[in-house]
Amino acid sequence: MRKGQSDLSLVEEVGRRGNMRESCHLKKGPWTSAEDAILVDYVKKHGEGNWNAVQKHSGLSRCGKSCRLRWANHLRPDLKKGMFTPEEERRIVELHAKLGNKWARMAAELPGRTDNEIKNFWNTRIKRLQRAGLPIYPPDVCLQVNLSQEESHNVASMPNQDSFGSNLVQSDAFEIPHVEFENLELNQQFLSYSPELLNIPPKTIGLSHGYGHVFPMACPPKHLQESVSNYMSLPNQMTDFACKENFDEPYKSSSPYDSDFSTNDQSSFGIPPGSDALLNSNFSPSEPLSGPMNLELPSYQYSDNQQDSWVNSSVPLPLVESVDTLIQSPPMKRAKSECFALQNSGLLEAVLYESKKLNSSKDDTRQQSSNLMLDDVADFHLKDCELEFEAHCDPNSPSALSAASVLSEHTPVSGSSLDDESQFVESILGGNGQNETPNQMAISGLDDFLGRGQFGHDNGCVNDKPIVTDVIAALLGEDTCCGY
DNA sequence: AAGAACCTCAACCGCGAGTTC
DNA sequence: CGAACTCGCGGTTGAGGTTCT
Repeated sequence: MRKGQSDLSLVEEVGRRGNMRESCHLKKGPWTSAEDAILVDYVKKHGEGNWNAVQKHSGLSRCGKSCRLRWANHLRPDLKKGMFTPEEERRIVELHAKLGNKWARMAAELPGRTDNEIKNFWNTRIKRLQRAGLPIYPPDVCLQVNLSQEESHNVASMPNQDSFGSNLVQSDAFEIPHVEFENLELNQQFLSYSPELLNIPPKTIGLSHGYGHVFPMACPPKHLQESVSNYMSLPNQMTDFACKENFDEPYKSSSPYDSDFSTNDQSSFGIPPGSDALLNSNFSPSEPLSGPMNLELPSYQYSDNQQDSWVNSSVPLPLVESVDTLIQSPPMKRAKSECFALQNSGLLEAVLYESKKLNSSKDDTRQQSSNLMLDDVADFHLKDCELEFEAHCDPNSPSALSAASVLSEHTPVSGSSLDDESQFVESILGGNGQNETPNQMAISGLDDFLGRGQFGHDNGCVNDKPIVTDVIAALLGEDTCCGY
């Protein structure tokens, strides 16, 4: 059993260099209790660390890496076993909102839990929420993240996102205010919702979703329909705390189920504005929409639907979500485009809202207030935009990478998806599109929106107008820009 | 009852950062 | 100063179990 020292020290590098013949004598796969006992015994005697020496001294035919992992994830005495408590689940959500996929950092905040555990938790149960079109980040978490980042922003200018993230972790600013946890009247609603959702039998979720709300799949399996209808009531439970109690004034004024798009900021999508989560491709608010055709996704190709339930559209908006996605896509002008994208969750719905408004334009008072709120939302996001700007300059970032894949995924290939989207747009814009295709109407709505100076701030984002429209045109598969 | 589909989670892999020589 | 080594992290895989059809 005992391996030569030279072999031992080479194991990792050998593996790294692809010479598997050298490492094949090291055992892989599940650990046996005997191996566990050996490792535990070794660590008790020698302490943690120097993992490559474990094999040498203990006779384990496992590489140091494997030993470290086994110890860290299963044998450590301080490990907490069993399911996550609701409090832990909420903590994970909050930490993810702040940190993104920084599992190790999250694990450091959750005593007894491992990064692997948290990662698995996120990748499975949270993904389930997304599939269901339910939010991952409750609005209070979004707000909390934003506030803490704004505080940090006020304390020190952030040269780039990385340092910003580090500061968050290393400084007190990262500490999640206790008040948020103590605000259980508020959070309990989430908690009462969250664990249930997290334990939803996966196959009972037959929801697809749109941009604005959860809606049943076009043809949900019959056995799903009952659970769907039961499930549909859940978001309503969140309505009250979502905006009425825990949001600042602009957000208070409407519940997520008001028909006013103007409340749709990132928080409304369950995406904390400016959070690191936004930098992760798997949590871009603009990831490929899921739908009946896309319920099962490869690992990390999340549907990112979580925003939906915080949004209050009365119609599904998959097209807009696709557009939203695409706005991140253009490689050129990427920083600003993504800056745009980071805030665009609100913007694009606002665009549709504007389009819708053009068709109705009956309630001037409401328009004024919504325009006001749109500006608020825009300002709100533009702040985040500034914060995120530098971070998104890295072309290798996941969000950058996601764009191309998203583009390819959502560029209509077969007629069906395009048809669906067209019908969808038509449904949004009403029956007034006799002379324009729905796509054109959507573009014109966007044009109108941009032209009204909703984003005419001196931030450069307005320069993205051509990009946005081009991208939309590309998405729609029509050369709408020609007549533009 | 059997196969398909799906879910969970332990473990592996590649990479990068830090440290040592 | 640079190569070698070690460690830790995040992404991914696949085996095994469960549920559905």
